[in-house]
Amino acid sequence: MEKNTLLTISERTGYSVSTVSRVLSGKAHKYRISQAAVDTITQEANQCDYRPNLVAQSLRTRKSQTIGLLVPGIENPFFATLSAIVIELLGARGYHTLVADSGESEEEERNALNMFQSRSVDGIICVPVSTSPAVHEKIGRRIPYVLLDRYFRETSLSYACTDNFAGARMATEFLLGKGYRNILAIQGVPASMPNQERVRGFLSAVNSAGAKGTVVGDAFSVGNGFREAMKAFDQKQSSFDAVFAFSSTILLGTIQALRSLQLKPARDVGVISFDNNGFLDFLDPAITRVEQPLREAGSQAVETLFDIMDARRRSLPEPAPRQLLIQPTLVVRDSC
Amino acid sequence: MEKNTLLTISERTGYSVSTVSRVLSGKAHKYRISQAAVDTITQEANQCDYRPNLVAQSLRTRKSQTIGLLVPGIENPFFATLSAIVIELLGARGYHTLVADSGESEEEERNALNMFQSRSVDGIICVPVSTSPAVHEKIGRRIPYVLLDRYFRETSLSYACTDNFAGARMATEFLLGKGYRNILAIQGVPASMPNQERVRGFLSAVNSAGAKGTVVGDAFSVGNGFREAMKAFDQKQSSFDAVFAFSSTILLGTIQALRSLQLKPARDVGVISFDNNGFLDFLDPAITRVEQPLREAGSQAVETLFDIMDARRRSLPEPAPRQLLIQPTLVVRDSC
DNA sequence: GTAATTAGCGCAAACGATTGCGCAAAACCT
DNA sequence: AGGTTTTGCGCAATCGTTTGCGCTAATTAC
Repeated sequence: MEKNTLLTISERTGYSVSTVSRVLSGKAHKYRISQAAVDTITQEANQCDYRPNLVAQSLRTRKSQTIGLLVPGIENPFFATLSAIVIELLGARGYHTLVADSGESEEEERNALNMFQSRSVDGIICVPVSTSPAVHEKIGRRIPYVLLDRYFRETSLSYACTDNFAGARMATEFLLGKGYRNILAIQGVPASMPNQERVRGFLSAVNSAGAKGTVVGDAFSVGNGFREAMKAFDQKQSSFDAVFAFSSTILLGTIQALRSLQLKPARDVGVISFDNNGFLDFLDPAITRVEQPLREAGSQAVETLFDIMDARRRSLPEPAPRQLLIQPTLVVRDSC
Repeated sequence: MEKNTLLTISERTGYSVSTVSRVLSGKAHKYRISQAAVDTITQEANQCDYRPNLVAQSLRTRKSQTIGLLVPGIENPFFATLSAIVIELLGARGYHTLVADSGESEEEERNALNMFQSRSVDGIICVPVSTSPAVHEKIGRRIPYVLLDRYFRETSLSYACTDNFAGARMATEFLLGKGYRNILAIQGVPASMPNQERVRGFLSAVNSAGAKGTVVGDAFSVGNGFREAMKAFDQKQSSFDAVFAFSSTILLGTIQALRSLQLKPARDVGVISFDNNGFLDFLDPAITRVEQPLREAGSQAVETLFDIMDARRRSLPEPAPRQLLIQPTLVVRDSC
């Protein structure tokens, strides 16, 4: 009743702790334990409802059946969704997820990563905030490590990210094809790789078409979208004929602003957005957008991570880093 | 370089392991360690970049700075959001979150709870799926435990949940006040307490008004909303004049169905929904809804949990269970 | 009848940190 | 100079598991 450890079971059955351990961790055959012993021990074990202390187990084996997931802001619906996907996929593989939030801060990021190490997580999936891969690569040498959503141009780490350059380019070209010539892009966190890529893609398309493109904003938030859209359209002489929102949160803010200015997407200004969110189809007009295959990215990240873990477990040579740029798709609706 | 443990630091500084431990865990003063020792040790510690092994620490202290969060389906945006909120709030208090998903299965729920115990989490926040509080109360005696979103009628556990009865009643009364007389309610998971309460609230309002109310459906999903709405409205002779969607996922399905049937909310059929989701304001027409104060619930749950943890830590008498039914608010828009 | 296997299991050392208890040396008092 | 207190620190047990190694007894081989 009181306590259930290998020790107590060992005392109650008369077998040694090691034998009990081997039986209860399914290594009975490997160590040639007699059937009698196996029976007595398993019986006692589930009679007293024994459950191994996973902490002790982790201490000893340096494994924890846990993956650390680090995101830069779980309150953001995008990362909330991404996290949910990863948690679900890891769960399906029998792993638990320890979630940490760096809040876009490099220091918090370091802390969280240290914490992961100290807890001996078996692997890490990280949406990095730092601009240099150094910290990540260092840890990646000790712990299987995969980047998700954001990556580094030069790195030996594996990653699974959307091809944001292609996505932004595609969206912009679509706008241009529709005849828009002066496009406002409202961006998110400027330092983040996906954002930079989107800017690159946007400008590349605009420039090679000889059109005009402007980039403003600084956060993946509704507020940022609202403010920037207000600033841009609050004047009669606004010359922008289209807006490219770099995330669905930004889009929402933008729409809010347009509404309060009595402007309507498509009719008065072309609108296109990044990010997938089922709701976009239910807006009026439904929003044309570049959808990121989030689930695909998550699933690739998880798979890659397990491949690395697997290779290390059997001390095979590390597989070559798998660096995936996943192609987003243009979903054409009625907003431009 | 190689290893950093109390032992290695102790060897390198010449002090004993216990002294090193006390210094590095900030108990230097309590144990009257000399300034000299403190200096030497701290210096060595951050020179070699020492980080305590949290697993060993947990094993010894039976604490882990971790809270277990158990939800019945993280892929559901509602729980994804709720989880994100909880993770964020716990993070703000310096705690980490271990997330598990019961997938609406009682067995998975038990497994996860066992796992939490074996990992010695410091507390548990749980959206229960079982219909009896027994399992939860049992664990609650050993580990600080708070229910979130779903609760049990008779229980000694604390909880923070939306007052779903009041919410549903309020929504229904609003519909009735608008003149709707034959209302279809599309429900979620029938066994779950919030759902049952919503059904109760719905029927109570309908009955006391002498109107007609029908409850269909069985999941908090888009698909369920779509199917049930199709079934109900796909026939010319449908007599329902309004729909009450029990969640925003259900709502989306419903809208999809209505659209494909060329029906428009407000004009052809009254529509009202449960759940808060900023997007609902951007639909056309904007959806009237009962908003649950999710953040409030999460924050109350976390606060209650920490109060319990605190009381136990200093072995005070357990605070009386704090059982909160948080009032939702009606947000009136244009869909009915 | 002796030697070589093999089956079955236990000893004890990890893993890294925490902490109650107690011992010496230094400091103070008379 | 002898006794008491305080200061500063170390010993060793403990948390619960895992695992390399080796011991004993039974079996088989020759």
